[in-house]
Amino acid sequence: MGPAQGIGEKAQAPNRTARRVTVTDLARAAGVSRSTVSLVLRDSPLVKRETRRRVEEAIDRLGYVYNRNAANLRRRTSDLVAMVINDLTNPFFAELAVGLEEALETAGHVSLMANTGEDPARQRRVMETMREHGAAGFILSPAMGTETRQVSAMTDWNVPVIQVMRWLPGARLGAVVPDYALGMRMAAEHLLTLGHRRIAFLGGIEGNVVTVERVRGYRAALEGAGIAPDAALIVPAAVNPGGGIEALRAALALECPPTAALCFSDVVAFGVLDASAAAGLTVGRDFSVIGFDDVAAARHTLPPLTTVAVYPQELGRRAAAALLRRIAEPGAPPEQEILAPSLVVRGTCGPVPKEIAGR
Amino acid sequence: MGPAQGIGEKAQAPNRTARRVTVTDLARAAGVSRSTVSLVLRDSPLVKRETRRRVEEAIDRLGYVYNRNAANLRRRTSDLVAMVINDLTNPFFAELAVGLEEALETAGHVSLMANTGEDPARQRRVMETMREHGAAGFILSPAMGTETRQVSAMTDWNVPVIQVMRWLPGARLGAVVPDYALGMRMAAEHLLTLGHRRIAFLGGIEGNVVTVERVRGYRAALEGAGIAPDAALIVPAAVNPGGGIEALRAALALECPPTAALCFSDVVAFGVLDASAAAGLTVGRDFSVIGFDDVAAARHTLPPLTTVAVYPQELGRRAAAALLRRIAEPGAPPEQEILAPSLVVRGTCGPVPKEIAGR
DNA sequence: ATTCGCTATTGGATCGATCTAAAGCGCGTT
DNA sequence: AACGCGCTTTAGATCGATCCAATAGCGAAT
Repeated sequence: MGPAQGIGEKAQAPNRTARRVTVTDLARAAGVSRSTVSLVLRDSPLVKRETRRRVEEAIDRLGYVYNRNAANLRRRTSDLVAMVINDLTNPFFAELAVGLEEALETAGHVSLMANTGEDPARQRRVMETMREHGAAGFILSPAMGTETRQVSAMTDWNVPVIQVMRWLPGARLGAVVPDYALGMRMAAEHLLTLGHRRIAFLGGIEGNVVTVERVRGYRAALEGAGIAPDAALIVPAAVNPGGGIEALRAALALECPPTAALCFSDVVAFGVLDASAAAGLTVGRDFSVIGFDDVAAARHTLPPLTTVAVYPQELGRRAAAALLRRIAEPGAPPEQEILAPSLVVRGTCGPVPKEIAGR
Repeated sequence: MGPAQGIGEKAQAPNRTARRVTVTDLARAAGVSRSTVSLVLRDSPLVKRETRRRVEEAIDRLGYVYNRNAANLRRRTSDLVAMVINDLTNPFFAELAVGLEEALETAGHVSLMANTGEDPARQRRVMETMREHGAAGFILSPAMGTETRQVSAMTDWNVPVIQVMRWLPGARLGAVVPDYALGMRMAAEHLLTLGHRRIAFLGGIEGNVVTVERVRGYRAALEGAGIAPDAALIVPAAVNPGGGIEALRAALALECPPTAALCFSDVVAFGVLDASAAAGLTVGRDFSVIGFDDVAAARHTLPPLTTVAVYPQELGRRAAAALLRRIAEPGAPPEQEILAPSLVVRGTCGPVPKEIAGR
């Protein structure tokens, strides 16, 4: 929050040679005052039909371009909304961004969008810049490793903030997030119904809030079925197909291997599917797999992946709506919106193989 | 280009109760003039050490936030750059966007980003809005169906524009694009070297510039090897796994089916891989497949997908650099930068199966 | 004592829009 | 003739910064 040094000379375009057309030019051309032109621009019912026509004619003739910066400065408003996303190369977050941007654009806002690449320092930097641009609100999917303190400080910014997809426990800010625990519990219960008793949890970063939540749902389901948790069945791994491959290998190497796997996410599941095939297991018959996220590619694996859908685009739309409400009513207390996911049953789960069922 | 009606009332935040801290407040608090404060903000060497210290102290104490809008208005510059992308849900373009945003952010610019979802009307709307925001430059990956006229008109906007990934033939604007024809030719030549003679081209939308280019490269390779083109082997289809599945089915149903397939893109190839397996073909032995794009998932198919890498992030960085050059030197003529792709050989290609080779 | 040159600072105009309060105008009333 | 009342229009101040030309301060040179 220190002085932002050297601000002015960071980036700039040289001034154009052709002078801009302004309201003053329009006023002269149409033979009215600047005020009247301004009223026409804002579609005020005060102006007479004939006057409006003259001004509009001048707008066309001179090729006028409205200057939102100047208007926003005077009105002390902003139609900019800041979107700060942790990782746009992840299709899941890309979908989220698309849902957000679409909803905001429809509402007449313009998105200042930044990808932080999971770097808290960069996140801080871009948020500072966006603040200096006078963003009317922030949508934040925090980078891993973001300190709660940093985000909590935003309450002093006097600008609404909505966390989305991820959230920092402790930050008293709005949030729109999926119920990860519930989703994982639903998935686990599906496997339990099919008779599975040894269910692995593969992938995810230890200690990360989202991982903790998902594991919590997994544990809750097992406990509900009266099954003692086995720590060896929880195998953290990188959130990508490679992580899935590793994690499955580790799980299959156990003395008493699992008959099914809940994966931290679909991309982990993709690796698990490949590794299962490589281990000679036919998924859906010899081994059951469930993903999480329901990314587009989940529909096209072989067999199609059973997974938990959290609808990132919808989440984006909801988050945008929540932000717009907060912008319209700044006094309102921050709301937390927790969306229930749903289980999408496709082809990667089956009953426990007979030859194992006895054990 | 007509009058933008009702501009002013589209989106707005209500004015805050707490008054903003301005340079005037800082000046009063530090006992100097507004001009001096402004010099400090811009890190001018003109101010005395002690004076700067006093001003910086005031900045901290009052919690001042620089107002870039006001500064940009006065300086007639802008640190905003407009990014208009056709489809961010496509990981390929998401990577592009990430490369772009990263390079622009590093250069001190802020990205106004919009996803058009391949809708030319929406594209037009957001570009108009971004223009009104005074974007210093545009990066455009045009939506399918964009009329050349619309983009050509941007030359009158007096703002640099760089097309990226896709381009409109005829628009005299800068462009940074991969050499699609070359990439596809390289892929085809790889198959030819392996002995393939009946090579299919699967997926892509007929008439689309990018498809036309890729097919051109495919044709060139065949001609170079003295093989007569067979129109039946070119099977257009939707650019997604489903399209790949359909296209492969159609190709295999021919009286003289292909022994290898060049796919319009990796996502098409994913469908082709699944459909091959479903048809009882072992990819890499019975049938060869090459993708295009080298998305992250290509590394993790089974077997890993041989494909043509075009490095979208790198393309984004190049496009950003090109735009920055044009912003710095507005008089310069538009440049076209065409990047050579490279073939990434993995495991989906093999020699022609012996039992077929004779035919 | 005056001039010069250099560093450091400043008042006032300015960017392009909007807001506010005050008017013109036409017309019917009193 | 003066007044009131809608309907339109407007002059001038304002948003928060920067630019420009002017100037103050001060030691060195003439």
